[in-house]
Amino acid sequence: MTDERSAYDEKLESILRTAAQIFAEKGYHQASIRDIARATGVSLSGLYYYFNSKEELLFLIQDHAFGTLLSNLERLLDGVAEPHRRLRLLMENHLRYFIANTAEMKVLSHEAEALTGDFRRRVNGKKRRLTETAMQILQEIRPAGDVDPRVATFAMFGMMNWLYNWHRADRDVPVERIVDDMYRIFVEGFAPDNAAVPALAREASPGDAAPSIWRSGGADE
Amino acid sequence: MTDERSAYDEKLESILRTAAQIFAEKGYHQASIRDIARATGVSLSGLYYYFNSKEELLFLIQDHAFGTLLSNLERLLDGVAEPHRRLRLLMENHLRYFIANTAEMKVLSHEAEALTGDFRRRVNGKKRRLTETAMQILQEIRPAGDVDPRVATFAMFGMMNWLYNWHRADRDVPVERIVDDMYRIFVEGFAPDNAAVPALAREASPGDAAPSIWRSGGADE
DNA sequence: TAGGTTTGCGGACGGACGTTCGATATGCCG
DNA sequence: CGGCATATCGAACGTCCGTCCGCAAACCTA
Repeated sequence: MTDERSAYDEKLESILRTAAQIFAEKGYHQASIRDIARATGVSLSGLYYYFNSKEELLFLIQDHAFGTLLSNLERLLDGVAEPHRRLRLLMENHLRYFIANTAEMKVLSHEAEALTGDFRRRVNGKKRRLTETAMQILQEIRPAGDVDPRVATFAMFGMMNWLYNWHRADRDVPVERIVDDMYRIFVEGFAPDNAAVPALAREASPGDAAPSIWRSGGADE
Repeated sequence: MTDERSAYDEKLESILRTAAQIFAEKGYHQASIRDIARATGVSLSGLYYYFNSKEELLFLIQDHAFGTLLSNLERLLDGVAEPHRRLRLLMENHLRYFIANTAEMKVLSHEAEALTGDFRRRVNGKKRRLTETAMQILQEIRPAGDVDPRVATFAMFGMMNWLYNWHRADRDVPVERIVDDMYRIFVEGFAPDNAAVPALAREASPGDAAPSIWRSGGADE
């Protein structure tokens, strides 16, 4: 019984892993079930024994990935109270996970809108749990309202999640270095020691230098 | 002659603007030419008078958007030498433009891989011009090699480009505030004044706490 | 070995898509 | 007024896609 169950599970997980790679390479909508059939060696119709629709396949990948990311994080943060330390652990978990599971994380970051209805809602629930954990930590670190917490939170996640657009494992600096650099940039700033200059830097802003793209004096927004 | 030319241009640009909105809402591959025909009021085949293929339509949108963004930036930076000021202008231009042209910028950020061949190459060329301008500025600000310039550059762009995933014009803080907050976070850091704590925060890292998603001791990466 | 459940497949169906073609209207120039 | 370039359209073509159905192995159990 245990063996049968685990044989099924192993094959499902192998399909999910392969499908994640294909979705990452070609994009969810571009990739066809036939592509996945070819890559897994399972026949087109045979795949439907393991999921009920293409969208459910995407959901299974995203839910599994985010679930693991989240439970790893909660295990790590357990018992740790100091907010800087909690932030460091959050970023470390996120970035390590991202780089160890590039395909899944790219699918998670890039195909968020491909899910609809209940599938979408369930993944978004987990997403909200993560962002609210982060936002709480950030508000402990900087309780004064001089920086918008939502902006700060998504600035941090943007910094990290953008990884899939540029990171190449064979050419870039190792993970530990990325964690260190991003943590330092976000917490200490990229150029923290020039206290006098930023004031200068803010004079003469572009003002309305960004009208619509299409007409030089466009009436957008 | 000038009038005919400009009538053609106006219609083309109106089509591009509508198409950008639809691509932003539904995604490039999900959106059909029929959707664009419906939204513009032009017939399906009539659209092909203005472009030769769906991919060229996407290219025209991206190229126009990035072109404007880039020329705005170069005009702004002209004659400004102080690197902090240049960085501030770059971020201000980027964020203002992003928020004033959400649809186009979402298409630019999210549909980068939808272009192929020469279309892809031409947009990437402009993209590279922007990132290299940014990287040069950052290296002037922090010449020491203690933070990887590539990581810093893409951390900054990730922070900004991630906007399209969370920003809601009606609920969020105004643009000027977003520019200020992001500039401060990136340059000064989110929590710059706790010099002692970060050292503590780095003890006991998760180590190999991020194996593959799928197996607890997986052989990924 | 008989019977039932699990696992797998080939082939088809209906629909949506990008693109093309030939025809028509419109407006300008001679 | 005749003719050419511009602008627009309806209808169709060929292809690919997600999904479903019916049938056959394979395998466990009794």
